[in-house]
Amino acid sequence: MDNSARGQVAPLLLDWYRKQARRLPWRVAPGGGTADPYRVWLSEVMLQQTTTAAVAPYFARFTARWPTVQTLAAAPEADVMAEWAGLGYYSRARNLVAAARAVAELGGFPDTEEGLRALPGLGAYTAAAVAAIAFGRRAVVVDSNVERVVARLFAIEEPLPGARKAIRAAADAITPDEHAGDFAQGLMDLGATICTARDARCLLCPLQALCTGRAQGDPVRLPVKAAKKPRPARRGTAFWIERDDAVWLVTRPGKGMLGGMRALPDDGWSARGDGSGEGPVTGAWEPGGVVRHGFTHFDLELAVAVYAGSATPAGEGEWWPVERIAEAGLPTLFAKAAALALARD
DNA sequence: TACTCGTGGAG
DNA sequence: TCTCCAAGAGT
Repeated sequence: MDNSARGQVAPLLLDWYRKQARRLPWRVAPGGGTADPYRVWLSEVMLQQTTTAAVAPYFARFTARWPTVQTLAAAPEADVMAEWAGLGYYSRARNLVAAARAVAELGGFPDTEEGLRALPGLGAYTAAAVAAIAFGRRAVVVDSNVERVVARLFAIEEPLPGARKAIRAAADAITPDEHAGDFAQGLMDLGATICTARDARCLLCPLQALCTGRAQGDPVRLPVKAAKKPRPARRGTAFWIERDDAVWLVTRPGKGMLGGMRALPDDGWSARGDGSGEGPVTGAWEPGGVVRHGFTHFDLELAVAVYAGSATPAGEGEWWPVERIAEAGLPTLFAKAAALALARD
């Protein structure tokens, strides 16, 4: 693509975005000025590797409960972790609290990409996105949508992740000085609705005349990706210990799998993966069923063992009323295990 | 660079 | 049923 063609990308995309922008709860209308940095930041963190459909109800609950960054900064971390339960990638929730407290201490959000990048949980993408969308800064915003659209637009043949440098340079070359926020959101909307991973609806694309990938005939093959490794299988056991209509729950260590989340005690499957560890009490156990759960890099088969004895569990934990188990903020894996244990009668 | 870190929906 | 993958970050 020559320089003249590069200059045509932003006007065409911005025009398309003004007409076709998705209506999303965290978004102001195109050209409607800059959005509330708190809502932009919160939504961007929630959207990391997460679909808009999954984020929407969480965004609604978070903004209703904590309408400003100051109120979020004042919240107990455990409350935020529990509210995040089910959304995944739980380090985001802990970083969210840390960033909110840093922002409250600063007296407001940094308004530059560099300042934002220094906050916990804001990487290259999120810092650029918030700078552009909330503060109107020119920033090169590259997420997986932009990677795909740019790789096709420029017909970048190098496979990911090696192609990231070239993709970023290409994205920089088409990013306008003004309206960088709308431009970024337009590119992401294009990737989410027209130029998708499995399809390229070129006849609906505002950039069709400029697209080298389309001119070559098979844009969907781009970007080229490295082959993935197979996911290994792990086995483990979770323990359901019930007494007087309450169940014994633990809080997992801050780092690692499901870090900082309330959970059923288990045999250490996340660390060892062989399910050979022991529970917090010895005695009689009854089988309570099996939960199958797929994580990003392994599949887990989690047996649920139901305690039939009356000994008191060892170690840290709390008795949680069974009828309020939904409020415990269990991550999905353990919510499944709890449902299985409760359904055994 | 390569690996860890969730979940649910689409095809 | 199974694979891919969705507004990535941290180490």
